[in-house]
Amino acid sequence: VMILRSRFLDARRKRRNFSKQATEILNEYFYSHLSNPYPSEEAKEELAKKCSITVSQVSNWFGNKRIRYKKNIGKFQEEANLYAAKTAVTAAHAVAAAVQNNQTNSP
Amino acid sequence: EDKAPACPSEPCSSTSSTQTFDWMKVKRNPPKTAKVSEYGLLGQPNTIRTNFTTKQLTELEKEFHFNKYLTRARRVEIAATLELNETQVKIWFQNRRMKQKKREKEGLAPAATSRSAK
DNA sequence: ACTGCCGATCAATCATAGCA
DNA sequence: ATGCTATGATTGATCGGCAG
Repeated sequence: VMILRSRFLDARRKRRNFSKQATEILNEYFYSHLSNPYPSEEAKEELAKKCSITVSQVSNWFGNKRIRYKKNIGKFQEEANLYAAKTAVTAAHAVAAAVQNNQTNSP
Repeated sequence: EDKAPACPSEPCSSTSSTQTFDWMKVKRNPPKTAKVSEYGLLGQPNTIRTNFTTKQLTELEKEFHFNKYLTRARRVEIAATLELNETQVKIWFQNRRMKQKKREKEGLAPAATSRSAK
């Protein structure tokens, strides 16, 4: 098709992967909030700062992550366990006053 | 095509959670947009994301620069001209406004740490 | 009761990055 | 180079909430 719309509408789509560290931070948050991976605007700003990316990029990252995660949970099993274990050690006093659920049962 | 949720109830491995939370089950209703199917029934051709043509986008963009908000009359007019639903035109403007807001928010503050200029 | 807008999100897709 | 997967961004459309 003549979808040449690129060249000037997607010209800025010249993306660059985020740094390994940024991805690390984002994944840590994602998996430590797997029950509700929807960071608030404030949380996004904080993450954006830590990752040196924009808030929109943080939003994009979570949007993509959530969709792709639920699309194929199995594919992220490893990663999930990896970060789950990682945050488990760091989760000594990271008591947030929002989400605090653990084992929920399924029907 | 994924099927069979198969709740991970296997007593093997899996040292931690990895459960199925509500957000993972969220499913959006398929788009009901479109011109009410050209096949009358079966509603098959509708469940797809409409792809706006360059012409339609150009016109919408032009109109947007003229008015960020549409009046009912204008909307009807544009929808007819571009062969789109009034809803599609309405939604396009809504998304366009959000896009604009987002763009000016970002293209006007990346100099947080004040350093260097682009 | 009904309609439009906002803000957030979804879901599909685009185009490139990255690795074998 | 070739091919495929991973990933960031874009966008038409949905969801819930609010206002008129």
